[in-house]
Amino acid sequence: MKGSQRRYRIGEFSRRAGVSVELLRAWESRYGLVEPQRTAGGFRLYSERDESRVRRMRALLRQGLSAGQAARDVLEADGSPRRTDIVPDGLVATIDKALLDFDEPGAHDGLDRLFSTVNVEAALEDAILPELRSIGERWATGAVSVAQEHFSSTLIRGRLLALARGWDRTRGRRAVLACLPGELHDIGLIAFGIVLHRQGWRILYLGQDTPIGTAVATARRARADALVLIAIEPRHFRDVAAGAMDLPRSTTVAIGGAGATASAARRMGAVLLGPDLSEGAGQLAASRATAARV
Amino acid sequence: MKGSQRRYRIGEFSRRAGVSVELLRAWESRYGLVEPQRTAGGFRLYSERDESRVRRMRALLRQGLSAGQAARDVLEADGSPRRTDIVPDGLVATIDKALLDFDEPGAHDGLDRLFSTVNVEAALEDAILPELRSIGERWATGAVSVAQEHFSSTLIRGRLLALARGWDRTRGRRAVLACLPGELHDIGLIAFGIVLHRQGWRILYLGQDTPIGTAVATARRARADALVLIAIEPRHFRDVAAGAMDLPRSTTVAIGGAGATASAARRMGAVLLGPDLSEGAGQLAASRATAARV
DNA sequence: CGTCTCTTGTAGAGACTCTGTCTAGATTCT
DNA sequence: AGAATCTAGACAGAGTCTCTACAAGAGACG
Repeated sequence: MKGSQRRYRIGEFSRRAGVSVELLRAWESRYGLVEPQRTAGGFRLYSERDESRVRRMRALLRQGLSAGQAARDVLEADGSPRRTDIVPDGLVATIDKALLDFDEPGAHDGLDRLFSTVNVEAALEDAILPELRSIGERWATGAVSVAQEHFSSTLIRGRLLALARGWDRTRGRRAVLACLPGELHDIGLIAFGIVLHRQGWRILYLGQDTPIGTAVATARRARADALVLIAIEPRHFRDVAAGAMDLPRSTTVAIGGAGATASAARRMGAVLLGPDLSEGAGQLAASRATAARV
Repeated sequence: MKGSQRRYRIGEFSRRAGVSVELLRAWESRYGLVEPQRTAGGFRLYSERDESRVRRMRALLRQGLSAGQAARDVLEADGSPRRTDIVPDGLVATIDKALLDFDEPGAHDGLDRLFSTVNVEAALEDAILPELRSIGERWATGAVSVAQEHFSSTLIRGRLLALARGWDRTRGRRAVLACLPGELHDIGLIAFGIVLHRQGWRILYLGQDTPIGTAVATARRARADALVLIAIEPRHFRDVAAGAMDLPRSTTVAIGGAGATASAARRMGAVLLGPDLSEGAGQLAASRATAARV
């Protein structure tokens, strides 16, 4: 590869690159434009790649781009995927405000920003679902009106369904998702479906208020590899007759939501899903290995 | 794959497009001509598509069109060319089959075809709503299972919500839409909102199961020009106290759905909407003139 | 023709964002 | 020891935001 990997400290590098020392540090801390190594004592050591980035940055600035945009372009061109799983500070608050203000364009802008900076899993788990949960809690205490809650749920449901589009295109194992009753869990279930799909599953989504019988029948008919049932009321699982889960061995049943308990899972021969989406998806994936051995 | 999406802030973009900063904002808020993304702080970021739209806008203005007309033309051209209002033969049947087969990709393909050949109003009125109505009827007779009905509703709701996106971007009068109870009417109401928006209204959508009180409060707070309420059970309108519609004169109330009756409308001082979407939108538009004269 | 309403480009106030620069006090390197 | 560098935070000016207002023109209508 490269022969002499000369490294410069910030002063010398600043002179070569034609950018002030302070600005180099600002570009690094604000945009992550450069990634200098450090000496044991913490001094920055810049490489040629850093120099190239700074050069391109300057060129873009000359073309009239803002610093933030220019940095983003440079990083993108470098193929360093700037998707993180860290939700930017304040973004959730911005979205929250827009939702409570019935500000549809604002909410969409916020969500656009979210999805363009953060990978889907993190956006769902660390921003959208917590936000919805928070709205739900404030609704319970009266701090948020029914109208605000409805507006928010509908808007977000729309976004998630858009994201979900194509989740049953052919590849991988198939999961049937159904939600016995409930409101928020409908959105949680869509989110789960999205994450599951991104791990290679095909999703057949039945949605809210699906009787368990028709869900089972659909799973059988679709020859699903998994059937995921969500409920907030334990009653829904408690009432399931022992023989009701009339499914082939190869179909894993998973239950989740506030109504799902360990004992219900045991009785139904089901996997009990935790609240975490990715983890739940992992549990499902693992379950086949287990089931096959049983 | 998209090439590097270069985004400019409003100043630089204004210089490039040859349109003043103020005018760019006015065209955006009045006609929705451009749809810039936003930075975390709220700054506009314009894309190449926006630039193309502004360029075409300017060309049309030079030809002597009014700004509103020019913007409409540009947006329409961007939507998709040469739409008819005749739904192709057999297309609804194709979609129906896909839905009942739980064939998500197939259904989406069918809907794509529908929306790319037929204008939105016709697609909704002559294909999607009749199809949903038909599914509902067959569900009542047992020919269609709950699962099939749920699957279909969710899929179509997702499509409509995607279509609805941005329907509250600033321009025109504002309508608050709420649906007292019911299932299919939720989708019908979204469809109505879409048609209304295409006639220049801004939509604030509250969705299913909204208590009438919170809907009224929201309309008041949003200073809505119209409040549209849908219910399938007459009871919901019958229970409305005479003084409950605590709204300014300038707000038109309209009621629709199977539960809306002429007598309820009279008592509530509301407009009674017919089942036809475009017609209903027309009724709302006309109502203001009437209300103003009273 | 006069009056009225709507359209449309422009302007300004007051608040906030972005970004290059600076400072203060501590630490590192040669 | 002394120059260079570190982090954290502050700062200022240009740019941008929203909201409201306004005036000239276009059209509608009696």
